[in-house]
Amino acid sequence: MHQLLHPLICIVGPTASGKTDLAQACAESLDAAILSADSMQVYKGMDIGTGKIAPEERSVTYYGLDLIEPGQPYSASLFQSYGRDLVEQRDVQGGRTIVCGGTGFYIRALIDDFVFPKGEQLANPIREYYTRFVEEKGVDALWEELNRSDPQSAAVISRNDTKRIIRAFEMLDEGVHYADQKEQFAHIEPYYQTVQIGLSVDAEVLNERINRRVDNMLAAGLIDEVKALLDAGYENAITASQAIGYKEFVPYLRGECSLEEAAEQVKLSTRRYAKRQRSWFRRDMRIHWLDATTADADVLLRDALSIIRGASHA
RNA sequence: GGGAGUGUGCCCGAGUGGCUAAAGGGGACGGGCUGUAAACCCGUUGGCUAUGCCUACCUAGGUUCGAAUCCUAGCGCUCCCA
Repeated sequence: MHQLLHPLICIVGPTASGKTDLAQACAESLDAAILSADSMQVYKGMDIGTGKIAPEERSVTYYGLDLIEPGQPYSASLFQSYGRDLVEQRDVQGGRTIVCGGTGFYIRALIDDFVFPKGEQLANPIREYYTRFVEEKGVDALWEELNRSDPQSAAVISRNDTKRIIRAFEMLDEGVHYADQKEQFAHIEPYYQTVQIGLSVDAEVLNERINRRVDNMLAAGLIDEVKALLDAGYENAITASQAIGYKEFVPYLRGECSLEEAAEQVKLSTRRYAKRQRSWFRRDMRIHWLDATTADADVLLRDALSIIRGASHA
């Protein structure tokens, strides 16, 4: 556990729950900076579709945005080291940081004692090899292969979970067994003292907000943004090409579906994403939930600040 | 007006006499997640007084030991000819 002057503030929740507004309001009151914890907002040129706050709307300093080009892969491990450096550096100078984002995995990697194995991460040849292996022989064969090399790990990974099976091979190459890791990390200690505030929104209302948000993105020129990314070779991007709000428009731009169909697909993906976020954050008992279904900004800010104050005195 | 086809669970769709509460897909809901995480994976999805019972494959009859599956009529939809 690393000691900080103040507990680290985190504002979490599903997309379209209003995290950004609340975080900025809190940051203003506390004279803090914001660290975005968002796996897609780290990419330059992916602004509208990721819901990145526009530069002219930023009233405090933001970190974690526009860190890299869309062609580069990114990961929880990279975010962890970036975020920890930032948080600790600011803390030493007496500055507070508010972590705000919807990528639960990144947040946990930052605030809890996640230990990632060392080793070459970018342009991993093992990953490429096994990705090709799956394309040629299928997941079943891949799992069988793992079952021969590392039966304990194969036993705890679903036979269809391509990504994790490949990860197990990578770890094996680094001398680590996926299964051992899994057991070892069953109980993880916090790395920082934190105050986590979660925004919850009634599902139906959230869906409406998501639909509106997607329509607004289109009106704001999302299609042009997607085109620009495609021109830059975005489709080959490992991480960025998975972004919701972008990948769904590729068929449209190829003339394979209508704009309406693509937009509908984005809304659907976003809805499901929000659900996964809900289920991720729900099980973290440290989170103080605020209902953002109807509450107005002032009320949310007041409640959030009182939670933060309470945690600081504890 | 004549002819052909079709009607299945929230939606699409398979099934053409018993092994069917009904394949598969989608959606919805729930769960998982330690280096791609906006990714990836798993589960549930008619009701109940629950090792059984009830209600179900457009509606009403009929054939049969037994029907989503066969027959008759009606209704809806689709296509073709007038």
